[in-house]
Amino acid sequence: MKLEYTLKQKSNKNNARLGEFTYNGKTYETPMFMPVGTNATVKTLAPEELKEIGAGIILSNTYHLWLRPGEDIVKKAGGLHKFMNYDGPILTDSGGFQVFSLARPKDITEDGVHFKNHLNGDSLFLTPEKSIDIQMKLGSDIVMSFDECIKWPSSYDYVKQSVERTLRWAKRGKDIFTSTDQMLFGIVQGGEYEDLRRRCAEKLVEMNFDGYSVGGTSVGEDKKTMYKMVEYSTKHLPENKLRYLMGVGDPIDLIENVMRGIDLFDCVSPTRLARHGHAYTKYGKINIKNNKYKEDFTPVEDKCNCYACRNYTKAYIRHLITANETFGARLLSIHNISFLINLMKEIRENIKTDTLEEFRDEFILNYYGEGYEYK
RNA sequence: GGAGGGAUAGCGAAGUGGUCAAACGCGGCAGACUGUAAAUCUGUUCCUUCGGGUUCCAUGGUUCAAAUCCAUGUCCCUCCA
Repeated sequence: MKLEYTLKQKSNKNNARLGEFTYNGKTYETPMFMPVGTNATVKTLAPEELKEIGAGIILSNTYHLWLRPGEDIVKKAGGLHKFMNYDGPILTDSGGFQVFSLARPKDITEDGVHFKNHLNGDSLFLTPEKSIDIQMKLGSDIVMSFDECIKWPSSYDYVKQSVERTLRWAKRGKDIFTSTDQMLFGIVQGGEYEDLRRRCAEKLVEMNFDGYSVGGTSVGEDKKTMYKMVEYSTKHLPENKLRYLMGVGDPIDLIENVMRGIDLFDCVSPTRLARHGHAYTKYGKINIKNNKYKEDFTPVEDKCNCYACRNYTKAYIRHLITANETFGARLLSIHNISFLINLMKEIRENIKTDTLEEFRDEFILNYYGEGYEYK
């Protein structure tokens, strides 16, 4: 069933929006954080755990599932939901980010992108049509257009021609998208250039997608630049459709970009940081491997109600991470995803009372301390 | 009792006259990570007031120069009796 977004409330002070959609009989509220499960699994976590944490949409990746196990196998399994036993909504990325992380400039042609298979070195060719076809077979609920995620910084001339190609790719994908129970999102590119963001957004809106993403962020730019990219994009997007900021998950970025009109976020940070021994807390990110936690028999966060914090101490989790035990990564993944999901909940509550700016200032003070500057 | 082999930084282990404060691995300490080629990568790990100081089992010796060569001692391992 195709999910339908309803805008419920708008801030009078900024561009924050409260919305909801129903899926499988369950109503989900936005703004929302979506955990990333590239290979049809949110690394180390079972679907039941994601559910307990309160996860809604989760992400998976076209490129990775195309290579392994292959979209036809997922289709035979009954689709991605059944294959991975997740009955919540699933969004698939198109492989556009792999254009950024795997391809070199000369690999990108008008027709599509040449990749070296990162598993065995095979030459591969991914096109907009192929990406959409794979995603239709995977059966995700939100399908992303195949775009070129460019590096930052890039010259105006390069971004300009790249935006035009991304628009042509979006059109080609949309033309072959025949699914009636999936949504298809267009992706706004354009680097930090206001007119290119506008051009890209307006052209996509003309094509009438089911929702829109802001792409080309979180590729090494400073925060002020990222926020500008978002502002330049969202102001040209329709209010009655979802806006998704791709790859962004720094806690402060979630707050700032909700204020700029974003509804959906995804990021590998909570799970990757967890595997590397870091935990989000209200008072900043901590490295659980640090010697000072050796005999710290308190939870990662005192007031956190997640499974990890209810049952385990920093000293124990430190021991697990240090001993390279997977349970440690799992506990921190649970905590970190919980942290971001709870943060989104607080954000939603503060949109309701239109106190998001105060909430942000207090969050920054706690998380970064005094004198924080956006970098 | 006899014959060999060995002792190097927290651990393992290279090095066998100068380019050695000593490769490399582990362990330790710290850092990075933003649509996941990431349970990965980077830095650091004798002391220091950053000038330098003190090291390669111990002591003595050879040499301009010793972890490296010689002597003696201590401890460990293997084999023979």
